[in-house]
Amino acid sequence: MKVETPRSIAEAEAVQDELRSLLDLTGPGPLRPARVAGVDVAYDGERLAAAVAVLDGVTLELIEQVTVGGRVAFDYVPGLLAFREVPALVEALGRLSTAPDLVVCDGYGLAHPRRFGLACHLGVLTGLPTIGVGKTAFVGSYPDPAPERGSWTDLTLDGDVVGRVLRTRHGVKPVFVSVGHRVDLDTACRNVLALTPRYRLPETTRVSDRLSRTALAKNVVLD
DNA sequence: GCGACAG
DNA sequence: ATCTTGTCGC
Repeated sequence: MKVETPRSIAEAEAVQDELRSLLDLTGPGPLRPARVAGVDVAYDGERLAAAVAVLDGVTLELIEQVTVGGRVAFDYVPGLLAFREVPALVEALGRLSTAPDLVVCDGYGLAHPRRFGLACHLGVLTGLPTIGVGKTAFVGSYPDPAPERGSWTDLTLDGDVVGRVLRTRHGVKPVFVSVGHRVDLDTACRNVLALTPRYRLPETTRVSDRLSRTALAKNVVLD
């Protein structure tokens, strides 16, 4: 599957508004996924490497991986990150031998200016259940969650609860969880906690991050 | 108008 | 994202 790249910011925003109508916010989504995928993209100027790491949902061991090289086709603009990463990620996901039960994205889903962040975009294009886990604040306001692992607070935007600020490790900076496609917020957070037995970030994002950087360093084939 | 702004 | 050393703490 090839993904078209918008020529302007206005066009990109129009695409988001268009695709948003295809979003499935009907939960609950996978509570005990057998295969959980993490996706990430690493950059080096014009070059980029996208990686998909599929982990066993129970043991969190890596069971399949795919990396693809490419070139940047859309400059980074807050709110339009998906146009930078989605083409390569769709390509990488398409090369998996078996579809994952859940895809964990680096960034946001519904918690987005137009309610259509990277996780929503990737979900609609692939049809797979997706969630977004951001490392820093992007949109919305929130109270700080209690210091215990598992505690959380609502991430609110324009009067809507668009995600949760979730503490994955005691006393450590929380992560920002929001729904992507075909998964509800409760299920999304349960999965994030299952993926963080030791570190702040989900094992899926840790592994995919490492894979994408390694692929870049290996001078992957360019498109 | 000015500042903020996932990765 | 990426540029970048040492350093504090478990």
